[in-house]
Order: sequence, then C-alpha cells, then structure tokens
Amino acid sequence: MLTERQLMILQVIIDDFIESAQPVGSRAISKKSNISFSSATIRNEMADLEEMGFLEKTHSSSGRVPSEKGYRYYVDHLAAPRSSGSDTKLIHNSVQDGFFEFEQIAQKSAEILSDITNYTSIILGPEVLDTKLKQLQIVTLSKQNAVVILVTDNGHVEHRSFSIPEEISSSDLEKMVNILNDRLRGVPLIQLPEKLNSEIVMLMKRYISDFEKSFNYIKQAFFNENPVKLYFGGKTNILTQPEFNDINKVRSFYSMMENENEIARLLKETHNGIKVTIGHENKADAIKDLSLITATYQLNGEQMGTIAIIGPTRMEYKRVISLLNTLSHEMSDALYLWNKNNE
Amino acid sequence: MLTERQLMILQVIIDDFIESAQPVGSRAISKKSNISFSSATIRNEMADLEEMGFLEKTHSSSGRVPSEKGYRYYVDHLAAPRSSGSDTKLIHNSVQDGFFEFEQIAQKSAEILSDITNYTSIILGPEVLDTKLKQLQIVTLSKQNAVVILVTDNGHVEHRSFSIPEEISSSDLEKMVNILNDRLRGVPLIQLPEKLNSEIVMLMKRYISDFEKSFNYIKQAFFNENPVKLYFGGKTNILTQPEFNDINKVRSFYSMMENENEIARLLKETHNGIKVTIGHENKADAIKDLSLITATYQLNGEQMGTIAIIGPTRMEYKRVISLLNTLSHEMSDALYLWNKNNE
DNA sequence: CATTAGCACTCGGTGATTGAGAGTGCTAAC
DNA sequence: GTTAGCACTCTCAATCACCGAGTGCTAATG
Repeated sequence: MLTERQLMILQVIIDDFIESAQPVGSRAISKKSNISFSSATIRNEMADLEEMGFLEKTHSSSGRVPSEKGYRYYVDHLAAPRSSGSDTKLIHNSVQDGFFEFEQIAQKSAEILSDITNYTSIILGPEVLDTKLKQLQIVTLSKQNAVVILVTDNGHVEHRSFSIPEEISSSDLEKMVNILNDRLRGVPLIQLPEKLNSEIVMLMKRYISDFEKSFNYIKQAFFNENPVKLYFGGKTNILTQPEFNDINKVRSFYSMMENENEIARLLKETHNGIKVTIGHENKADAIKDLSLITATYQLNGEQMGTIAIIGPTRMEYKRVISLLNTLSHEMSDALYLWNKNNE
Repeated sequence: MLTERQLMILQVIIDDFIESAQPVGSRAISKKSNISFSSATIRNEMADLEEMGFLEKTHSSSGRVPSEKGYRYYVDHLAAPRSSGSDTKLIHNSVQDGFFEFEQIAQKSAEILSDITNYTSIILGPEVLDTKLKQLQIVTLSKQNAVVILVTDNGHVEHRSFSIPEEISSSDLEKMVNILNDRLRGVPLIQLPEKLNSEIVMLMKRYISDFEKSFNYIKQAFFNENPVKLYFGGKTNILTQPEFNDINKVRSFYSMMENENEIARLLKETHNGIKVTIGHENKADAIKDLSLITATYQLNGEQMGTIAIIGPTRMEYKRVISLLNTLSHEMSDALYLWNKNNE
C-alpha cells in the first residue's frame, strides 16, 4: 500500500515529532541526512500520506503532525523496539536487588520506569484472591485492644486493630486463634468470608459466646479492601510534557488517576504480551488524547499482573515498548525464582 | 492605630476577596448592606490602608487586594473562627467512627478535611520513636522465605519478608524469635537498633551461627524507614483554585509535596495551638505564595502530631481555623480514650 | 514520467492601535 | 468630615498589518 519512500517519510516525521513536539515541515525533512529528495517531492508525498489519513495539519499551512492512525501504523510496522543497554541494566538491578517482597519490587520498578521515561507508570499487582492464608495471629495490646495479623502464602501481610469485647477472656482469644488457624490455613483468601460464615461461625459459637460483634468488624476490615493493588510512579511527570500546558487536561488526568478501580479495569484488559492503545482507542474519556502501553508479567505461563505507562500520544513508543518488555521479563523471572524457593 | 471604619472596610475587602478572588473596588464596597459611606469616602480609606501596607493594587487603577500584612492583621484581629455545625459533625463522626487504628483515622480525617475545604490537607502522625515494641513474630512461608512482623504497643504493625539463610533451621528460628521477644519487649523503637547491636547480637551468636547476614537485612528494612508518617488529603484540590491556573505553580507545588521530609520539617514547627503562616512567612520557597495553617493534637498534654492545611493566601481562614481546632480536639480526645483503654 | 524549482497563497503569531469599562485620585462643593 | 464629579490610568478584547513558515500547484527539467 505505502511505497518505500512514503514509509521512510512517515517514519522520519513521527520520529521528529516525537522528539520535538513541533509540526514537521517538508524543508526540515529534506535536510535530514538520510533523505535525498527535494522538499517539493516530500510535499507531494506528505499530501498523499495525509490523504490516506496518516498525517494531519494543525492548520492549512502548517507542517504535518502524525494522526492516531499514523501512530498506529508506526507502532505496528515501523517502531522496531530499541533497547538501551543502560536502561536494561537499571531495570535488571532494581528487580534483582533483593527480591523478598513483591510490593517493594513493584513500587521500585514503577518509580524507575517513570524516572527514565518521564511518563507516568502504573503496575498492577497480582490478584490477591488466589493467594492462600498462611497464618492468622492476634497480638493483644491491652485488655481492650488487639491486632489481628493475617499472613498469606506469598508473604503479603494485612493487619487491623480491634477492640476486644469484654466477655472474651484472653484464653478464649487464644482458643479462637487456634481454631481459626486450624481451620483456615491454606484456604484461598477469596473463600475466607464464606468459610468464616458457614463452618467457623458455628464452631466458634460453641466455644465463645457473643463473639460475633467484634468478629464482624475484623471480617469487614479484611475483605472490603480492594482485591488488587496499584503501584504508581511519576504521577507528576506528565506536568513536564508540553501537551499538558492546559490546566484542564491536568485536572481531568488527575481526577481519572484517583479512580483506581477504573484504572485497574483498563489495565486488566491486556492479555499476554504488549498492547499499545493510542488516543481514542482508549475507552476512558480522560485519556482519549493520551497513549497507554501495557505489558503483562507471568508466573508459569499464567498472567499475574500488568505494567503500564501512560503518556502523550506523542510518546517514545520504541523505547517504552522495549522497556516494558524488559521489565515484564525481569518480573516474570523473579516471580518464578521466588516461587520455586517457596515450594 | 486603625479606626473602627478602617477595620470594617479591611474586613469587608478581605472577606469579599476570599470569596471572589477578584480585586475589590470602592463602589462594590459602598453597596454592601452594612456599609453606609459613599464610594469616595471608601476610596480615601482604602488609600490610607494601602499606605499602611494592608492593601495592594494589582495595577494603578485596579481595585484593592489584601497584602500579606493585610491577611496577617485579618487572622490576628478580625477573623473570629466561625464554626459550622455540619462541618463539626462530619469531623466528629469520622473520628469517633471506630477508633481502632490511628492510621485509618488520620487518613480519613485528612480526606474529609480536604473534601470540605477544597484545599490540601496533611496530617503528621505521632513520632513512632517513643512507641515500644510489643511483639516480634516470624512466620515462615517456606524453607527459604519468612516474614518478620513487628507490633508496637500502640498497634502499629510493620512487616518485611526475608530469605532464611540455609544454615538456620526452623527450630533455630523459633529460638531466635523467643530470645528477641524476651529481650526486646517494651524497648522503645528508637533504641532497637542499638540494643540489637550491643546485647542481642552477642547473645544470638551463641545460639545461631552466621545469622548476621539475613539479620542485617531485617534491621535495615525496619529502621531506615521514615520515622514519621504523613497522611495526605486532596492533593489535587489546589487545581481547582484560580491561583493555580499557572502550570509552573502547579509544578513547583507538586515537586515540593513529593519531598516528605521537608513537609514534615515544616509541620513540626508548630508547638501547641494553631499557627497560621502566610505567604512569605513560610520558609519553603515553593509555598511562598500559599498559606499554611497548622494545629497540633495532644495526648495527656504532650504534643503527638500536627494537622495542616495548605491553600492559597486567599484562604477561608475563619473556617479553616475553626475546622482545625475541632479536628485537633477530636483527635486528642480519641487518643486519650484509646490510651486509657490501653493501660 | 518522476522530480524539482518557483511562486502565489494561507494561516498563526506578534506587536501596535483602539475603544470600552472599571476603578482610582483629586478637587470642589456640601 | 463626607460626597459628587471628573479627569486620568490601566486592563482587556477586538482589530489590523505584517512577517515567516509552510503549503499546493504549475511549469520546467532530466
């Protein structure tokens, strides 16, 4: 469909625009070292590319700017991922550097990703639902107060304070914890509320009277939480992008970022591999003039979570794609190792 | 120094400007129902007030705008705190509604504060340094991995995963935890590193060989943390304030907000009571055209932490001061009750 | 026939000019 | 002491001319 030369010109225009954020004129292109045609020739080609929808003008006598279709073509055909050794090393080090806890690594990776790209990065943690309860613990602080601590088999820890009903003695508490541990160890978190309600409540009532009130509080505290966690990096980076000189864009972007559920939903749409969503391809209104690039990470082939970068449609696709690729593999590898040790 | 009438006019101007964000003209003032002088008279008074430094003009023929000195006078003499019943109720409910955990309450209060004011709120948590260790717990996840959990006497929980050196058997681990609990229970967190290094290390070495490596990791994980925690509310609220139409202001504000240490330092300067810092009175450059209002909360008369609101110098001082006052008392009360139960 | 030089044309951006409107300071009258 | 009146100042928005970057088209070129 496109001639060799058109491809080349399209590529040059997009590369140039990604770098400069300025409309690209025919003269500027003709001066590039790898271009040997006159500006007039290029003008003709650009007119054709515009007609086909790959380029746009900001006004009738301006230089050309890539359209969303142009970007789409660019990422699909033109943007061979370009990996930088130093970037790769940075990511590698951050992931390998003591992989003890997923939360740490995710947070750190999100920060590095946003630091080296100047975009905003988001990492979607694995669903906690299929993690299993490892241990339940109650630490009493005083006669009235105690902390329940819940540890999952992947090392995640949740805790919640509660006040001890007067009727419950400390030996009762101990009994209760023992029962719970006995019965609930190994139960997937997602089944916990149900298990608690059916089997356990009955059992407990036999041992301890009137424990329901305080127990409800604990249950609620643990299971109303978001079932999924997001790690952000560089939330304010977009402020340095020229396309965000408009306060209203900033506003709508941030109000969107506050809605974690929506973001999680967006990120979950990726299924294995890297997905680039450009401008209006995005379903969420607030990022209809931004691009979202997502990649997944896996454990034993099963998708665990998503890494994402949000930036202007004028994004360094090549670099970002390669970065996400690297990080995705690093995280998958680390998860695999960690899991193997954990068997 | 100021006549009755000048006071009145100053007050009206500031109130009006706080509401409208527009320079206030003499004619507008003369029309207010509680003002019975002509615009000419008011012009004369305004000229005097300007000469004294309480008012400013944005240009030679504009209406007047309060100067920082004007705001200062306003909060010191004119702004009798005006408490709204519904605000008070909101705060009261949020604080009372299940005071089991400080973190929850602080987070929720910060959010409510920012929601009802449209400014940004920050709550500085109590120094964790003088809380004491209540219990240490190690939960093994597998042969290689484990989680250390540290509970303080005020219900704060910290945890960190680590990998178990191969030399350590699970019975060794148990021993280690027992020793640690024995020796460290009741020790103030601030003394923990020291204690660990002096007494405990020696003791442990006798029981367990080569535990140092993994132990160092734990130590580091726990004690490199910020010794103080900040809870933010409404970080994006300032975007709705007209004074933040300038992207550069937004940028400098956010880059300041990312520096938690500096913010903590600012908030710590308050000592009992409410403190209003207007514009250039602030030491931090990034908020030299903003106002910061702080209040402390106490436990048994001892200052525990700070509540703060950041907004434009054109801030609803009356309302904010009264809100902070209310919240400060509510939090102090709640802390007191909680502490009493905890004895 | 593809390429290119040349040129008229278009449009955004800048700076100067203008008039309206809001507000002031000052003076003179009350 | 207060106020009406008025000249003056300055912002803001609209208008205009002009420049420059860039285009589209045509005609000449190899």
